[in-house]
Amino acid sequence: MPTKTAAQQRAEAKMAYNAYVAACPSRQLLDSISDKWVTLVLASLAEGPQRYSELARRLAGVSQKMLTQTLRKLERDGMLTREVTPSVPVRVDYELTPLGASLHTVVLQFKTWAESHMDDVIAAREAYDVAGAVSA
Amino acid sequence: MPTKTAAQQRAEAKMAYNAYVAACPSRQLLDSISDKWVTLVLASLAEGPQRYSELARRLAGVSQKMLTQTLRKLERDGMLTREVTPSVPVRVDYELTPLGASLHTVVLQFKTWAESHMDDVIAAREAYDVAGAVSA
DNA sequence: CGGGATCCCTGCTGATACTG
DNA sequence: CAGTATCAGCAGGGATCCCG
Repeated sequence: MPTKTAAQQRAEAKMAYNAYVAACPSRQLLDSISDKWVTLVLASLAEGPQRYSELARRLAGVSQKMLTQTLRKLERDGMLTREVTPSVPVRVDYELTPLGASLHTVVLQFKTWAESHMDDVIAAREAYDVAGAVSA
Repeated sequence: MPTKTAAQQRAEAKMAYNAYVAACPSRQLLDSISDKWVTLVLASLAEGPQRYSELARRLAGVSQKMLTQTLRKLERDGMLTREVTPSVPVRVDYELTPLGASLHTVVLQFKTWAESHMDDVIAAREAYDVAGAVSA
């Protein structure tokens, strides 16, 4: 069945490439960061340790599922610590680790770049959209 | 129907928050960057102008749909220029703009951080997983 | 109060086929 | 060669319920 050779080769190349990409540290980091809530949790916790419910309030709009998921992920990655106080109403405090704080620094750099260049991007978008509207 | 008030309030809060988040420049940038292929296209084009087919080859594993989509998005954001040469076999060249190059710089910083801290992250993950396995 | 488990649905992604 | 349009599959994300 030589007809499938091309497709198979493509599939192999793709898998190899995906493996390569998946192994890339920056890719992994990027995948982490790109999670919608990661940066927000980071930003919130950068201001000091916080309880679960406080995070939930500050990040209004996040479902508790996503919040928990995000927190667990960050905990697993060593970005924050989770401390449970088994009082009658359970109390859980989250705090950034040095690693997490470090990551937050990088995110902040990102933010800085965004704030100083976003005008250009927006301008470019408008120009692009206008040009498209003309030809349409 | 006062029974829905709570849900509605949640919905409103969520929408307001989403709007707030969507308006944040760093959020927008992050959304752009987090696109799987954006950084790769950036990295590839950082080495010089390239044709569509060349990009497709270098970024093996990307579907032409995603590639085109990514390119158009970046073009719209003023990150790269698209030059069409209407020869018999059509030829299209892509080139990074200064803005795109600038963005690539930031991504590179990101990469640097990732490479120097990913060990810690991986170590943290393993420690976390082991601890979890013990209690399971 | 914190969070695990489940269901459901949207939308992103990829494969295929067609145009200029 | 470059790109668009359509279709189908799947995972991410949200809402809800329930447990400690």
